[in-house]
Amino acid sequence: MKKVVLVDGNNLLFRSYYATAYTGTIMRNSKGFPTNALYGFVGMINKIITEENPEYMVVAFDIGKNFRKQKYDFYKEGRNATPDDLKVQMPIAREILKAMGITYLELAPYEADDIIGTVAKSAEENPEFYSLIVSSDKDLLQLISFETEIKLLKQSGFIRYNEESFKKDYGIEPIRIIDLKSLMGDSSDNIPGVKGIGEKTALKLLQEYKSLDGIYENIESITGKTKEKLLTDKDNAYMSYELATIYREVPIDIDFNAFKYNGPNVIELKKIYEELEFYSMLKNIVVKKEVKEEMKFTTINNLEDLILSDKVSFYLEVDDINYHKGNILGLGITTNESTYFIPSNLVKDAVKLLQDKELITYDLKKSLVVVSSDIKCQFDLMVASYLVDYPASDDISKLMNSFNEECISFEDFKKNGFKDAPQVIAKKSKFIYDYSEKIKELVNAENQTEILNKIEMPLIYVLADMEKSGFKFESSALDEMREEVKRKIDLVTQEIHDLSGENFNVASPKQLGIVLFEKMDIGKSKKINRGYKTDIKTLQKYVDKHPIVNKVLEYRNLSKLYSTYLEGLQEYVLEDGKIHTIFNQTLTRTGRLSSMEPNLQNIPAREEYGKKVRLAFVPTKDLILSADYSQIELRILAHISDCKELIEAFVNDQDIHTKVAADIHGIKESEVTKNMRSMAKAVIFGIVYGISGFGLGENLHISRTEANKFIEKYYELYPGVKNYMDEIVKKAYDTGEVKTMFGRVRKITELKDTNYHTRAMGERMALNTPIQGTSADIMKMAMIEVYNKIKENNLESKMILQVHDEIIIDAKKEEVDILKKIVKEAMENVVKLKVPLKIEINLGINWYDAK
DNA sequence: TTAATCACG
DNA sequence: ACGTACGTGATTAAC
Repeated sequence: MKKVVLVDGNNLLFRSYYATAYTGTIMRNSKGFPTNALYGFVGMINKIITEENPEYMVVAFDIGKNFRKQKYDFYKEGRNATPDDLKVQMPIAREILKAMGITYLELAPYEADDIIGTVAKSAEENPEFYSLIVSSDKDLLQLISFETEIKLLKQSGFIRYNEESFKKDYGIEPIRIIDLKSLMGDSSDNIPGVKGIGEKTALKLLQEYKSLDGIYENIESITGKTKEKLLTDKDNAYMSYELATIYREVPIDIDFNAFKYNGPNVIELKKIYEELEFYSMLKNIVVKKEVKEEMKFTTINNLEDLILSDKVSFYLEVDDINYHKGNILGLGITTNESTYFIPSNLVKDAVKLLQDKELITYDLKKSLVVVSSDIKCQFDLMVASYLVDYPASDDISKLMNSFNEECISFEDFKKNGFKDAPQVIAKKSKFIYDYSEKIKELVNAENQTEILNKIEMPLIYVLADMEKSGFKFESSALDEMREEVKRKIDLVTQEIHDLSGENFNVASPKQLGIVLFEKMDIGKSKKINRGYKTDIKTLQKYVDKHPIVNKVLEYRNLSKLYSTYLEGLQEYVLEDGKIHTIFNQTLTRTGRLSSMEPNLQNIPAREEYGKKVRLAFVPTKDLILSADYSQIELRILAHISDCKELIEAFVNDQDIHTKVAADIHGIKESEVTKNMRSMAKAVIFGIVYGISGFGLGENLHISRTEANKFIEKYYELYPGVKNYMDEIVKKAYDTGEVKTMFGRVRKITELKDTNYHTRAMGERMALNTPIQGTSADIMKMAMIEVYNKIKENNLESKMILQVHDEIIIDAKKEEVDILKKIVKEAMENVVKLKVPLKIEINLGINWYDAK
């Protein structure tokens, strides 16, 4: 059967108009013509086309004085007249539809509802068609039948009702929506109904007596006030029945061939969009998608029916992006001949059958964590795509869409209650099978095969194991601190209110800006979008102007600590008393990992008080062992820039910051003051990031000329570094990309941008990525080595966390000695540079003490 | 949904 | 004349 999509055009226009008009300012083009309703209208039509891919489509409108109004003057009385700003947009909506190639229907004296009802009826009588109605108007629910579904638009999203799901939700037949309305009335249409009877009572009555007639036939068995009310308003009830009934015999030409949707006349549509100044729509004109055959797949209820080939793809779907707390939805398996869907109860056993096959998948780590089995998989499309700069999110649909393969986004999939899950999952599995060779070739062509096979693929197993292990979190260790911080926040808030004489929300940058820079006038701040800039750097300029500034800084500090860490982390502790983060292996543009839900890579470390949060991170075994690289990025800079002076300093194990400070000032290392050393440190870090005199000046609170002198001096002293910086930027301009020592690439399209600022950013990326990325590569290789050695030695200790240059191990005390050896050997010798790699190891009874 | 802020390396 | 250091994620307010 073919789908006809029937859209309530009036409903869409009114909805879009009022969705934005309430703010008081209506969106207009530069000529002052109102465009808000049209903007929403076009957005919704586009959405319908994208989501429903209709073969046939009709939009219905109201026009003229409708027949209900002609008969009953009070009908829809009290409604505000249609605003002029909306009225003038209505004819344009018709023009847009015409340009889009969508038929619209209107005929006085009928309403859009009646036209939709008539077309739907005609479709019901024609065995070739079925209808999908789109509206937010609940009246239309009465049209639901075996051949008519409705997509009921909600404030956000929609509910899709068919006969079955409607009955389940309402407990009555769809046609009884009319009876329902005749009882409860409708204030928006000014339909009276029976006074005093609302939705609850009406539904109860209808569930018992089926219909309005049924109710009045059995009126004697109804008791009390309800009976009275029903009797009093009987006439009103029947009149309401008449008004609520959609008229399905509108004398209008119905020719389904004419309703066929063939896509837009792009030229006409562009003209209209240009006139309206819908630039975002212009860029993205929705064209008709080819209707593809639904993919064929077999649902497996008995694993003996599963016939595998040598090469097999699989895809595991979980009902939550956070797979640590989600449930398995099912497994898709594709062989050289067919695609299968395995329901959730059979997934674990099905995976065992895959053991000796050549396996490919997307997001192997998820499968390893959820099925907790060691699946030996040869190719993960997710990490492979990441390496060649294709979408590699935790949602495979993004990659599929980039190849023009249709797939619902995970977000929408979840929102619609995982509708057609077997079909969707099968499709994902098929995609993996069909596209793996293509991506493999790309990986090869970009010379990423080695990174893939030596680093990213093995790392998946390491990360999966770390995530599964988790980090034990003793929330009670922070109870006291939590209370204390809460008290302090209340106190400091009060002080701020007292000092300013205003009761305002200190957490609101907007309100804070007004209080500080207008009412109290403590100084000047740069105006930004919503008010004044109130970040730390700005505020710190005024700490001496008024005591309130320090209080604000204290408030910020405490509330961050409280909400993100003291309170926030608790939510992530699972039943096993541990926090299981998710490492994102395919996100950063440099090759680093990231960590989320929660982010364990930004637990306070720099300030003593905040650092106490780490007291709650404890071992499950005996000790926390932390191993961190000492100045790995600077060592890498020394290596790749081949800077003699820096290399020598590292080879001799000198304190690099002190050395640079001494060199810059032309003094002995013993004469370097603390301040000189920290300035040198800032300069060195600045170099790694692609410094500017201004930036360094801001950072060090010195003038930009002074900062520039530092930088020049640095370049003079270490010409190798300067040389590297020039070379790498030039190379990046020539090739459009940069590489790490191990060949990981990053494309830098910013360098081709016409905007100076963007290009400058591209240059800094070009400088920094080889350094940060090489460090990430080294750490990943070291982790694989540590993991393997722990396994080889049958140790119980577990690697549980990585924080860019540091790894954390949940260690058994008997194993500490061998662990130290393993870790030092692996991390320091994973690669030979012109400078030694050096690590520091610390042990403690919690993360705080392991410093 | 986006912007501002601030936690980490 | 411009705008001003790389890479992340979570929370909150404001739109």
